[in-house]
Amino acid sequence: MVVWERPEPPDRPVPAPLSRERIVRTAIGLADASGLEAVSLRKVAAALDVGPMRLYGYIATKDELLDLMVDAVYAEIRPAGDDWREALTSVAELTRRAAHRHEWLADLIGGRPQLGPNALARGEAVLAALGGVDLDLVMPVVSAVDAYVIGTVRREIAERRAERASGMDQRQWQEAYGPYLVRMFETGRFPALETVIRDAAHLDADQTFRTGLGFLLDGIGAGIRS
Amino acid sequence: MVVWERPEPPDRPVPAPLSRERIVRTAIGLADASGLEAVSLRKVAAALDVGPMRLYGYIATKDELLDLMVDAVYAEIRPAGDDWREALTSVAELTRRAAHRHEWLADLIGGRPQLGPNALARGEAVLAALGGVDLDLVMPVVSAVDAYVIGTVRREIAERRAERASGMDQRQWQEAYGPYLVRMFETGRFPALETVIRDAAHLDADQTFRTGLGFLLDGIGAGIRS
DNA sequence: GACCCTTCGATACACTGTATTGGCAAATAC
DNA sequence: GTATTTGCCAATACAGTGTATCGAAGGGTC
Repeated sequence: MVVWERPEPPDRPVPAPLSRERIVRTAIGLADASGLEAVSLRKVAAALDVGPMRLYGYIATKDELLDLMVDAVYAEIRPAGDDWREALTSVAELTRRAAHRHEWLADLIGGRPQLGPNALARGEAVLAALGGVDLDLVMPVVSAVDAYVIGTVRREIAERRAERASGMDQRQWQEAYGPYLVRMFETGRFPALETVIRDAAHLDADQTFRTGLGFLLDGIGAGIRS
Repeated sequence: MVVWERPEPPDRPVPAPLSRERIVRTAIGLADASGLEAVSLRKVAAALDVGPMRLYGYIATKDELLDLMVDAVYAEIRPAGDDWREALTSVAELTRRAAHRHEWLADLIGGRPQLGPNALARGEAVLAALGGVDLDLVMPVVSAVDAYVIGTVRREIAERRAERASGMDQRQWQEAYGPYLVRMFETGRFPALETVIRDAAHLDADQTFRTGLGFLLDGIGAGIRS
């Protein structure tokens, strides 16, 4: 039987009123504050003032806890919109925003099939808005948007972390990795890269995300209309 | 100084002729055979018949080893093609195929900025083929394709693992997760999902990937022509 | 031949996820 | 009302992790 439908144990009288929800919430709290590596069963248990083994009454494995955390974030995503384009834009933007609120999501998203109730609800909301689309194209379309969002989010968070790790702001980052790249460019092996980095306009993360999403949705629009 | 440009220590006379390349190769061997969790510094060192601490002469941190592993895989990706569409299709397909050869790549890809020489060379090859495209659009275009590939690869591998974990083939998987989904559908909360799962054509992974990539490239084509 | 400096390998530390076990408290049986 | 069983909790234990530290040994230079 799967986590999602395995019932929680009945409420025990006193010692520490625990619940899957409380466990997941504190785990998310730790992860939000200090990243995924701050989420160990021991630390979660300590934050709940409870022995580590206690958690195994609610969870069979740490991976299940991570699954529950991801599904809890999916609960925050309620896509809206009437036509297919609005709905897909909405899931994409909301999912990305959720990942910005919970950076650790970038480490987990796409890493396991998401079949929790909130993930299913998110999918249901999207599919419901795609009623007018050819049934056989619905899955590829949604999968493509999901894949794009997963990939974008991971890259964005990875870059954000790299910047943060090497000082503070973007200037600091350029000071840390810039010299390395400069030396690489000086080898002359990457002329096209060099030109783009030096001469092209640099869109910020939001603009890049929307541009790429626009490409994808335009292509989808052309594909489902035929 | 970054891994990529920090020189390897000079060859020591005898004890065990080690090199970053040998370390990375055996690490990749372990990961290919038994997944990323089989790559611990102790196990890599043992496979090289060497003490664990020995590796720290070539690597400052385990993350650096993982970076090197990813960059080694990027070396296998040499995109080809004359026009932008061929080149982008080529990177996408080759990257995906590389991830299928090295499933552990799905755990790492997009998780850190890829600035290793082989990753740069891959980027260079793509950008070189996009010479005809508006310079300010090149980065968003390449980023979008990369993001799509990263997301797809992660989802594919995640699904493949879930199937493998619960028995063997796809029928087995449906036996494991199917009943759970059936019970979820019986709640009546996911009618649209149910319809799609039951009635829509199910493309295989290759077809889904190509369909989505086609959408994206079509959209890009429309975007860069204007 | 003596010194130093590098580098190697062993040991050590703090930490992880989880299996096992023993005890306690509540629920049941008589 | 007592005896017994059951089920849960917490502590201990184990095998493993990444990496800091440190003593010893070896090669290169004077």
